[in-house]
Amino acid sequence: MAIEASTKPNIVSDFDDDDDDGPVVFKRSNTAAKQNQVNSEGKKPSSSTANGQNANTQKGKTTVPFSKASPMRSPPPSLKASSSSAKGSPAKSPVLTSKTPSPLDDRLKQSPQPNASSLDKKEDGSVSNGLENDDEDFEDHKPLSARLKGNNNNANRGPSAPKADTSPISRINVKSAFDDSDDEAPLSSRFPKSCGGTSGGKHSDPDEKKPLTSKLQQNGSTTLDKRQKSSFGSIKRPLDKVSSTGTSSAKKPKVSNTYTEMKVKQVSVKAEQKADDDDHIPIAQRMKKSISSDIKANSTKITKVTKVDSSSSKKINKKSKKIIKNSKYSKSTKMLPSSGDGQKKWTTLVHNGVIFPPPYTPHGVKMLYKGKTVDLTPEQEEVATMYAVMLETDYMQKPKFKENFWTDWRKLLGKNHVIQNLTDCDFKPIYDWHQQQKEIKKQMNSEEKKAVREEKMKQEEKYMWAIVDGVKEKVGNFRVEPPGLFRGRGEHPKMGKLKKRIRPSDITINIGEDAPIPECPIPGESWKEVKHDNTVTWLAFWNDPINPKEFKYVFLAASSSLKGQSDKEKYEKARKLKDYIESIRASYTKDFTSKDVSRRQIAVATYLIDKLALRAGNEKDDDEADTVGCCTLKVGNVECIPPNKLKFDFLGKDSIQYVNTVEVELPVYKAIGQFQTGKKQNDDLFDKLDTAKLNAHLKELMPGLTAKVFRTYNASITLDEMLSKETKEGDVAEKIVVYQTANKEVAIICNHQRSVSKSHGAQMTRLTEKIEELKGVLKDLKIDLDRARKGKPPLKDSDGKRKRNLTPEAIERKIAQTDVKIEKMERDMKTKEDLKTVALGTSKINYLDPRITVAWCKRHEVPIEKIFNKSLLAKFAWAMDVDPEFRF
DNA sequence: CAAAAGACTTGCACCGACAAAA
DNA sequence: TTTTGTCGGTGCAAGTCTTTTG
Repeated sequence: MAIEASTKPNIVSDFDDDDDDGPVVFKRSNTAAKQNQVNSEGKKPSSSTANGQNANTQKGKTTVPFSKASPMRSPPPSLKASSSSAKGSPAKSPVLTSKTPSPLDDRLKQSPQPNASSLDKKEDGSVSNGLENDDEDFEDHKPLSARLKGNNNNANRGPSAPKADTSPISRINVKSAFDDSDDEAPLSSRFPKSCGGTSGGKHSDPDEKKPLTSKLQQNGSTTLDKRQKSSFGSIKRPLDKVSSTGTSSAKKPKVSNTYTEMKVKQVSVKAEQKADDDDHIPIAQRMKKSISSDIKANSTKITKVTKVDSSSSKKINKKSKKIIKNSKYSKSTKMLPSSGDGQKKWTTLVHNGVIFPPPYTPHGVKMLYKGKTVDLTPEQEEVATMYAVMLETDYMQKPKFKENFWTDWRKLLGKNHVIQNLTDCDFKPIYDWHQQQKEIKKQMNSEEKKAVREEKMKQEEKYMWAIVDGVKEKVGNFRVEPPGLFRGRGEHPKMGKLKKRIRPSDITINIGEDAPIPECPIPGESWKEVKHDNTVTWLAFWNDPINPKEFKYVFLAASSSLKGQSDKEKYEKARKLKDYIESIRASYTKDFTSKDVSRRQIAVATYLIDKLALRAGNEKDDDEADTVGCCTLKVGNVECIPPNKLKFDFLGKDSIQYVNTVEVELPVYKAIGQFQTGKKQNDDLFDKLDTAKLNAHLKELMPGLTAKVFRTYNASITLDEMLSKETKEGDVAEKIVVYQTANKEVAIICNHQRSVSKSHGAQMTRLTEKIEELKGVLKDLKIDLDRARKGKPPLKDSDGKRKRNLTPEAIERKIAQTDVKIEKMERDMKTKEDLKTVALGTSKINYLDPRITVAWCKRHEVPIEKIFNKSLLAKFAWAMDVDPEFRF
């Protein structure tokens, strides 16, 4: 098949890019994009997918522009796909009108009882959602949202009303949602349609698709170590794809098919330098070289890459190419492992350790105590500065913060220090000094800033990459956390405590047995320990200074193959739940009335997790903020509102408030009442339950099932269903609005919130003023229209000048334009208000199966770049070649 | 079996770069 | 040009869940 076609050139280039060393990030994309375009034009589809690229590519340093709208690299079949897609989304039903057709309906039918969910907002803006749903009992397959929809009372309607209680939550109304959407239109974008569409591949064979390219890219990055003997499959991302539409299986069993291997030349990575070297040029060069040769070889495109994997040889063989078409190769280790093999996560691992923050440089600015300057040692000054810098934050309003800070700082001052209490301290001089420093930094011109950035880059470069099984991968957090004052969220008992500086002797390194041990960056010191554990993915860890029983790990970046794989497995597990959900729901429904209290609690808890997307709720220690999840709900967190509504109000993860009033099935309502009787407000609602028991039970229902899978499942199925139902013919901007609306729905279900920006109020005020102004204009125009019709001249404008005489028709046109403008502004305002407390990003990053998005983009010719930014494209590289017909 | 360890995912805030508006 | 607003990236806290330990 043509598929393979990746042209070599591309490949090469890609590599080069990579070589650039990391920095250039998106070049690839560019290239990729180009390729795509090209393809679309007629060339072969190579899918240069993001896949490969990402992993390595990223880097970015410079910003390379990256492709603009490159269409997705759609798989060959694209054309069809697209067309098909059209059909794919069968329902084109008009969105607005129909209320959400499906879900509700279905449910309705199914279940008799409606629920309503309503959200409430809080006045302060905090959201709460009360959703009222009408849901029916179960709609098994239906996404929560769907169920929820039921009633929406709240429609979000009031556009302008700022506070309308409409709150975000209104998810339910479809209509309303749409309305919003309209507003949103922002994305105007145009894009190349060409691309999007995908090409024409015809068949949909999944396999065929473009895999090759992707692979290639990935490979590109790789470098091999010479020493390694193991085979290097350099392939980057394993994406194994699933065969066509995802059969889910992919995950574990992996088989790797062919690997594409690039040839990588191997660089030898030598010890210290290695990484650097490689990065720099080597790889690229190598790659190129090899590649070039290859290229020559085949004039045609090559699809496959080859690599050498030499096993032991370090040399390069050039290539053995394999064809890959579909294959996805997996990396050897990764794929397989998961499923069964032991738990091996990697075979070879090379990296340079971590980078430490610079030592403290005393500034010498004196703080005041009882009005007089005080001399502090550098150590004392360092901590005082940490506090001074936070003078304008909300932490200063928290007594606990001050108390904890004082306790720790006093230890440094000593009992007999002049400073005897915090109240008489004045940190203002240090605060001012700090503000000044910030200002100076801000004033630097771009040249200087660039120089600073480059200098930093240069120092950090070697730490940014790791070579995992011969593939160069980005490291996530290679910077050791600097000392500071602990900023716990909510009412954390430890806020304000000094988080001490981490030293090499606190750090344990995990690295391949054959890899050189990273040199300790601080002279005279050494690592706490060096391990070679290939059953874990961390590169290093240290104990959290605030809570010594906990660890801080250094992992690979999200764009890495290792992370991509587990991400994919996560979604496959959630998809599997689809096959079980019906019976699980039937099962817990039956247990609502079980005689066994424990069983009843499990049933109700599972119901809440499924229906409301609550988190499991592990037990917490006393030295943590007091937040809860499903299993740890307190009696006082749930209020029974006759006849069958429950009002939830509690602080969840990150002390984010969850407020929601929801209608539930009568047995659930009664069961909750029973669980509450005879208990105090602060007692556990589910006294016979904890997450271990709950998850153990869930595992009996479906292998590997845990509470969090429900969140992933409900989020993804909601997106999938909303997209397929609501997407209609139209331009890209409209489709994007549909996507955002669905995304928003999911965010609301998951209670993903964000704080209202400080300027929100001012922004709304400004918009209101503008609208008022336009309305004034409108009024004048209407008067002028009247006058014009009577042959009188228009009124003078505000400056007293005479306006031009216009024909009534011209004035009518102006009026119409102004009306449109006002409507748009009002819609924009409403959208802004609606979204002011809703965070869309979290669900996009963690809960929505990217294959849903990618497939939808392919079907509807929406450039994936319109939905996923650069980092998401990199993170979801494994999902890029999904079949356009993929459904969650 | 429960508690402690350990490993990994999820989530919000902040910050700087850049774009759009004034 | 200056100010304002958005967005991507980073930082690191806070969850979930598994495995080990006693």
